[in-house]
Amino acid sequence: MTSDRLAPRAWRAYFEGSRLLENELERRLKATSGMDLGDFNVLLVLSEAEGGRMRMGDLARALAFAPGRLTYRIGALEREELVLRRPSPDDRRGTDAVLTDAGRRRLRKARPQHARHVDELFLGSLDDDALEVLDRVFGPLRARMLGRADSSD
Amino acid sequence: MTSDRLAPRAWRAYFEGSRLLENELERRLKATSGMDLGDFNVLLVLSEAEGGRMRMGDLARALAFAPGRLTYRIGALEREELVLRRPSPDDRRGTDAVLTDAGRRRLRKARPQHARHVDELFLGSLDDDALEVLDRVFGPLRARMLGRADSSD
DNA sequence: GGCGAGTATTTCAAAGTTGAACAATATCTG
DNA sequence: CAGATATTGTTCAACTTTGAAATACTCGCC
Repeated sequence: MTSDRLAPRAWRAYFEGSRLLENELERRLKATSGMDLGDFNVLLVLSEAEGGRMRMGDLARALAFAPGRLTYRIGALEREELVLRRPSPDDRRGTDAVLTDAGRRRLRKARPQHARHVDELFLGSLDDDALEVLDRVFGPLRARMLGRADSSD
Repeated sequence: MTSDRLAPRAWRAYFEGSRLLENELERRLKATSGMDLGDFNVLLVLSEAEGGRMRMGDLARALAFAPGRLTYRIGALEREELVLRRPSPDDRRGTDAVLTDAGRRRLRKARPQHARHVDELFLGSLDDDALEVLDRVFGPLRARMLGRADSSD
C-alpha cells in the first residue's frame, strides 16, 4: 500500500501545486492580456453583479482583498477607464465600482484565453470524478470561510 | 441532475476557496508564530534538505519565488539569525542558505500550530476519498509545473 | 434632535514583490 | 586556451500590498 501518511502528502501536493499553477496562470494572463489575476478577477466579479456595479466593501469581500488594496486597484483600473467610481445611491459613505464598456470589452477578450489556460494546465487533465470531488471539497470550504468573514476567533 | 457545467463550477469553488483558505492560514500563522507563510516555507524546505543547506537557486525554484524575492527574504531571515549564508563549496558563483539552530527551533515551534490550523480549516473535513483525489490531482500537477520550469512556451 | 457607537472608504508609511540590468563565475566550442 | 555564451545571485527602481489611523457618514437610543 501507499504508505498511509496520505493527508500530509495530499496537503503538500495541493499547496505546492496550487502555487505553481497560479504563478503560471498569472504569467500567461499577463502575456496574453496584459493584466494580472487580481485585476482580472475584479472585472470578472464586477461583470457578474447587477448593472456591473458593486459596493467597494462587497467587492473587497468577494475577492478577499484588504480594503486599502481594493481602493488602490480600483484607482488603477479607473485610470485605464475599465472601471469608474460612483457614489452609492443609498448610503452616502459608500462608493460603487462600476464596470465601463471598455472594461467589459477587456474582460470579454481576456476571459476565453484565461479559460483556455485553465483547461490546458489543469481542468483538461481531470476526470469527472476529480471534478466532483473538487466541487464537493472546495464549495463548502469557500462557504465556511466566507461565513467566518469576521467572527474573529 | 446537477446542471452539468461542473468544470467551471468546480474551478471557481477551488480558486476562491483556496484563496480564502490561504488568507486565513496566513492570518493564524502570523498570530501564533509571528511569521508569514512565505518565511515558514523557506524554513520548512530548508529543514528538509541535507544539512539544512540549499543553493539559493534550488530553494527559489522549490518555493516558486522569483530570485530577487528570495534574496530579500533570506536577508530578512538572516537578520533574525534563523538562516545564514555560506558560499557554495563547489561553485564560486553560488550561495547556500543554511538553517541555523535558532531557525530549527523556530520551525519546530511553528510547525505543529500550523498543522493544527490546516487540519481545522481543511484536512479535518475531508474523507479518505477526497484526500486520495487531491493527491492524485495535485501531485502530477506539481510535477508537470516543475517540469516546465523554463521550457518557455 | 443630538450623542455615541458602529461602518464604509480612503490615506499613509512601512514592508514586500517584480522584472530587468548587472557582476562574477562557469561551460562550451573551436 | 580564448572568446563567446550561459548561469548564479544581487541590485535597483517601480509598483503593490499591508495594517493602522483618519475621515465621513449612519444608526439606535435617550
